Amino acid sequence: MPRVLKEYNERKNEFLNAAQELFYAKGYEQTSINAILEMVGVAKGTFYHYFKSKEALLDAVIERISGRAVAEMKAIADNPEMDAIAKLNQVFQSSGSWKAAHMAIPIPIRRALYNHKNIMMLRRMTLSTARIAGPLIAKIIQQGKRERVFDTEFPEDLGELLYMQFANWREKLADLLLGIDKHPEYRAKILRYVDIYNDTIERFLGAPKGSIMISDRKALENFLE
Amino acid sequence: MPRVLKEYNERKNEFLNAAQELFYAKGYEQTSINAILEMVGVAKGTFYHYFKSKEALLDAVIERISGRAVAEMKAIADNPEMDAIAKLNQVFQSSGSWKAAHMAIPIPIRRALYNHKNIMMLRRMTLSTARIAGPLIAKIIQQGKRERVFDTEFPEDLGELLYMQFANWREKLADLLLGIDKHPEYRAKILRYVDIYNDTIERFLGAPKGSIMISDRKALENFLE
Amino acid sequence: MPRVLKEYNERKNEFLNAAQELFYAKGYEQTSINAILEMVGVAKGTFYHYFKSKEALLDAVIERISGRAVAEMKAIADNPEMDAIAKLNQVFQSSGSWKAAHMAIPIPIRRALYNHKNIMMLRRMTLSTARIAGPLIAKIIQQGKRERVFDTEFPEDLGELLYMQFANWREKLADLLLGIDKHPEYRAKILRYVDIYNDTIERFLGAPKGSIMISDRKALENFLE
Amino acid sequence: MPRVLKEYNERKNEFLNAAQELFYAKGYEQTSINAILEMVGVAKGTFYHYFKSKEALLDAVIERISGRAVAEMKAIADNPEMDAIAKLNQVFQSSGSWKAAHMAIPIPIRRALYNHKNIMMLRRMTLSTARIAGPLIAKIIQQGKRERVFDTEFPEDLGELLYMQFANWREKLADLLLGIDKHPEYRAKILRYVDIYNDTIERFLGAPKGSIMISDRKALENFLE
DNA sequence: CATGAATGAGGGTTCATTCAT
DNA sequence: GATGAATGAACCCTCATTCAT
Repeated sequence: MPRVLKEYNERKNEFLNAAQELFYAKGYEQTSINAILEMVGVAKGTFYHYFKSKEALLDAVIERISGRAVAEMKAIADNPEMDAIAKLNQVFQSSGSWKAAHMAIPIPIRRALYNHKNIMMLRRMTLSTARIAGPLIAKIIQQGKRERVFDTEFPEDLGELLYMQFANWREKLADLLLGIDKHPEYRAKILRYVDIYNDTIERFLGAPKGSIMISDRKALENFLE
Repeated sequence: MPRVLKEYNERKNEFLNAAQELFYAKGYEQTSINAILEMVGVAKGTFYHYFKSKEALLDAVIERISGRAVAEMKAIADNPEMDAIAKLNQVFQSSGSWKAAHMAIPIPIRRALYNHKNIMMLRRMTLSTARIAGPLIAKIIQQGKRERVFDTEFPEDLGELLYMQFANWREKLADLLLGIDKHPEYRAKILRYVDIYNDTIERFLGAPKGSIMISDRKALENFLE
Repeated sequence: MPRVLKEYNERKNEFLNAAQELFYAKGYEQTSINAILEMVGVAKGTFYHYFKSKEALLDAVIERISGRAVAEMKAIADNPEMDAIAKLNQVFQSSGSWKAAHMAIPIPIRRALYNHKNIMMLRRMTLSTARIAGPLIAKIIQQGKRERVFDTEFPEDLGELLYMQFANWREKLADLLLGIDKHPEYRAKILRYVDIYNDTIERFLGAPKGSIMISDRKALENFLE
Repeated sequence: MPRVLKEYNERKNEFLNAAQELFYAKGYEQTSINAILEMVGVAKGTFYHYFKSKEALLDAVIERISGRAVAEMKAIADNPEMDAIAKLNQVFQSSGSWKAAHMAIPIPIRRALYNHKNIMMLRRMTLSTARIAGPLIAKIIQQGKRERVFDTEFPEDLGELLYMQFANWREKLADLLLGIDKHPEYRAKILRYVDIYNDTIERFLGAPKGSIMISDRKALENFLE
C-alpha cells in the first residue's frame, strides 16, 4: 500500500467520519476496526496513532456528535432577539440531530441507526447531549416563565426531562417511519402522535394551546408523501 | 461430566433462567454461551438441542419476560371490581418489572442491568412488552373515560405511549438511584422527579390532581433511607 | 482441515511436547502459539481448550519438566541401599536434565537452549526444580553426616545451594561446549573446570578428596571426541 | 514538539540512560522503543540516528554497564598498595553493581530487576562483565598466592568462576531480600547464607578462615532492620 | 539532525458453532 | 438427548521499523 501522508487532524477526522458512518450503519460492536481502516485507506497500525482503543474512538465520535448538536442549540438559546416559544420550537426542529436523523439520512442507514444493535450508541449520544442540553433548555424555560408563556414549578428539571422526552419521541418516530412500508396505517398514527406529542409538551410546560410545535406537522406531512 | 437426562422443557427452562440472569448481569454480547452452559452444568453441544443460536435464546428470554410482565398486568386490567385509577396505579406499581428492577434486585446487578452495555436487551424487552401492554392500558383508559375520571381524545394511542413513558422513567430513576453514592443531591432530585412524573401523567390523561401515583412516593422515600 | 478427535490427555501431551520442543529451540517469547498449533496439527481455537493462555502453557511445561527431574532424584534419594556419596553422585550424573541437556540433545537445539533469549525459561525450570530438589539433597547430606563422610554445619541450606551450584555449572558447561568449535582450547578448559567443580563440592561438603564426581570426567572426555 | 538539537554523544547518552532505567524497571522485551523515545523527549525517527535497532541499544547498554563495573574493579586491582585479600574483598563489596543492586535501589525497581522477565539482560551483563573481570580477579588471586594467603592450583580459572559465583550469590540474595515480607524467616536465612558463602570462597581459594568478606555481614545486618 | 505519520506482519485471544462419538 | 473436542474466522492490539518532509 502506497504511503499517503496527511496532517494529524485531517486524518483523525477521516477516522471519525468513517467510524461514525459505520457505527450508524452497522452498530458499534458490529463494526470492526478493520472495516474502519479499510474505509480510511490506511494500514492497520495507523489506527492507534489516533485512538488508544476502539472504545476511545466511540467516545470521540459521541463527543463530536453531541458537541455539534449542542453548539447549534446554544446559538439559538443565546439569541437575545427570540422569544422563548420560538427558541424552544427551533431548538428541536432545527436540531441537526432531528433533521439529520430523520429526513436527510437515506432509509437503509436510518433503518440501521435505529436497529436495536445500535441502541447503545444512540443512548450514549442522547445522554451525553442531554447533560449539556438540559441546562440550555432550562434557561429557555426560565425565559418563558419571565415572558409569562410557560407555567411550571420545575424549570431546571424540565430542561433535561424535555430533552429526554424529545429523544424518546425521536426514536418512536423513527420506528414508525421505518415500519410504514409494512404498516401503511402508521402514516395516520404518526400524525396523531405528533399532535399528542406537541400537546404533551404544552401541558408539561403549561404553555398556551397550539404554541408548541417541537415536531413540525407540516414538514412531516410533506415527508410522508 | 456425568450425563444427566432431563425433560425437554425443564432443561429448556434452566437455559432460560441462566441466560436471563447472565444477560441481566453482564449484558447479552458480554455473555458467552460457554458461561450459560457452565451455569446450567451441561456440555457444549447440548445448547443447540434447545436453541438454534444465541440470538434465538435472547428472543426466547425476552419473550418470556415480557410475557410474564403482561400476564400480571392482564389480571389487573381484567379485574371487574376495580376502578380505572386504581387499576392504572397498580398496573405500574405492582408491575413485577418495577419492583424487580428497583427494589428487590441487589445493587451490583441493578448497576449492571442499566449499564449501557445492556441497553439493547432492556430496550427490546420494553418494546416487546409495550406492544402487548399498550392495548391493555388503553382499555383501562377507556374505562376511565367511562368513569369520567380521564379526559383524553386518544385513549388507544395513550396506552402504548404511557407504557413507554413509564419505561423511560424507570430507566431514568435507575440511573439516579445508582448515582446516589456519588451525588447525594440525587436523593432530593428523585423525589422531585416523582412528583413531576405523576403530575405529567395526570395531565396526559386529564386525570384529577393527585389521583395518579404510578410511582409510589412513599415507597421510594422509605427506600431512600 | 479434517477434524481429528483425540482424548483430552493425549492432545494435552501433544501440546506440551510441541511447546517444550519449540520453547527449547526458539525461546518462549519467540515461539508463537501459531507455531505450536501447526506442530500439533490442530486449529487455532483448540489451544484454549487445554491452556488458559500462553503463559499457562509455559507454567505447565516447566512443571512437567521439573516434576520429571525431581521424580528421578527422589527414587535415588529414597533408595535405602545406597550410601550418601553414591546417591549424591548419581542424583546429578543421572539427572535427566543433565544427560538430556548436554549429551543427547542435538547441537543446534542445545545451542538454542542456552541462547540468552531462552534464559528465562531455563531459570524458572531451575528454580522450580530447586525448590523441591533442595530438601531431597539435604536429606542425602544428612545421611552423609550420619555416615561420617560429610562434615558441614548447614545440611539444610546446602541442599538447595548445591542444586543451584549444579545448575550454574551446567550452564557454564553448556556455554563452553557450544564454544568448542570456535575455541578449541575450551576442550582443556572444560576438563579443568570439571576438576575444579568436583573439588569445590567436596570442600563445600567437607567430603573426602576424590569422592565427589558430580560431573563425570570420563563421560565428558568421551563426549569431547 | 519543538526541535531540540543536541550534540551527538549527549543525545546518545540520554538514550542509554533512559533505556537502562526502563530495561531495569520493566525488562528488555517489555520496554518499547516508544517508551524510551518518550522519556528522552524526542520523536520516533530520531532513535535510528543513534542505534541501528532495539537490540543494538541493548548491546550498548550492557557494554556501558559492564564497562563501568570493570573500571571500578580495575582501579582496585591495580592499586599497588593493597594486599590481595583486601583487594578481593573490596572488589566485590564496593562493586557498584553490588551496592547499586541491593542497597541503594528502591524496592520496586529491585523487584523488577530480578523479575524473571528481566533475567536475560541481567545474565548478559554478568557474562559480559565476567569476561573482563575474570582476568582482573585472576591477577589478584595470583598476587595472593605470592603473598602466601591463597592456596590454589587454578588461579586463572578461578578468576572467572569467582565472579560468576558472586553473580549467582547476588541473585540469590536479591531473591531472598525480596521475599522477606512474605517469609520473615528469610532474615535469618540470609545471614546464614552470608556465612556459608564467605566460607565457600575461602575454601575455594584456600584462604585463611575469616579472611574473606565478599559479602559484608555487618552491612547486611544493618540493612535488615 | 530531527520529525512523526505510516507501515504491516504478527501477536494472543474469543467464541458461536459443528460433529464424531 | 448428550457429550466435549475441534473448528476457524474474526477479533483488538503491539511495535520495530521506514521514509517523506
